[in-house]
Amino acid sequence: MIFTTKAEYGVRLLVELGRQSQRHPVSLKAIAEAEGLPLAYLERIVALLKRAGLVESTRGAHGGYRLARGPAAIAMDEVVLALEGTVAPMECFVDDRAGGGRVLCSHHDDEGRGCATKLLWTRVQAGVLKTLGQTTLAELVDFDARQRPRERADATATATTAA
Amino acid sequence: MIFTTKAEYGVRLLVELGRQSQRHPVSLKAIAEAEGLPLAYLERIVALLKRAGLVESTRGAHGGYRLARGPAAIAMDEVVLALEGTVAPMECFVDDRAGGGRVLCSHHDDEGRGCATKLLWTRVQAGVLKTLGQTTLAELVDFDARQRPRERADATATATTAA
DNA sequence: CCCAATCCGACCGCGCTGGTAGGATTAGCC
DNA sequence: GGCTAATCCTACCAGCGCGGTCGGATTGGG
Repeated sequence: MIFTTKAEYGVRLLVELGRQSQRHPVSLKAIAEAEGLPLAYLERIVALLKRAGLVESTRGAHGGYRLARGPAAIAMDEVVLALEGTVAPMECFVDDRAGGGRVLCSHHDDEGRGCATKLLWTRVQAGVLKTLGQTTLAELVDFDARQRPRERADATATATTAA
Repeated sequence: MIFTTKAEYGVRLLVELGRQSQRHPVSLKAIAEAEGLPLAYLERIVALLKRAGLVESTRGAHGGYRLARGPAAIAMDEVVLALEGTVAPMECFVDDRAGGGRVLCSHHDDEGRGCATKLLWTRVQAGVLKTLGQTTLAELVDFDARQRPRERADATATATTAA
């Protein structure tokens, strides 16, 4: 498993936010019900997105969340990095955002010379990051819209009806 | 962390096997000492590689393991798949080698329609698999050889001396 | 003032990873 | 034929991170 549900839920949350243009903020409760996800857990996830400056929040009564930028300006590498903390193929690749090498595989020789596997993991990591960077939230919102034929008339919960 | 140490150790093991042309088989003990890895754990890992037909074994006295094919004919996607069982970005992507869709994200609507995230994870998975498939064991062995300047004269263990 | 919402921290069960232990089996060698 | 070195196999275990919950503090609209 490359990603945890943090990435899954977080991306779903952003897609949901992207669907409602922006106007009034959307409450987590609405999203949780719409996607069938645990509210309390979503709270912690959205906190990560907020800290990364991807969403903005309004507190109090009719508060909620909205995207900080347009969906087309949000690339998924930034999203996943914010949610997962790092996208490293291996323990020794915890580059903690510096962008350097930092390959210190404990096992191996004594000095931190490159393992043979370093070549492999480097390629994989670069590939993943590139793929993520090339996909924008706008694409996902678009894809999602085409996946749901009906809807909009049944109004399952208070998502679209309230306010 | 995309991969576990199974992949790390397994690849190291193969690189080590690739270094010793083939002639006589190499014992796990020699590899464990050379790489500083726990022998008992390596046993379980090499079993996965054997089951996948990547290495062959000789039992008894001067037994050990050798590559089943030349290093250039071993691509890393096959290796990692054998070691990790699957390379799925998400739980719902456990395609169990069938190659189909099988995306049944529990949360979501009711029927197994594609999540919006499906698009993303599909791209990532394809990217990783492609990267792995384009790297051969021969490349890693080569890379490893250039990373070690000296050696070959000190003979740390019984790896090259015995027999 | 009440209620709906964001915020925040502590807590917790479970499964998997990484590793160990012990033994059975196979085969070269004296 | 026995000793020994190796593969093979199964069960066991500690630690930890993931997924999730709970309770409460804070903020702000009506």
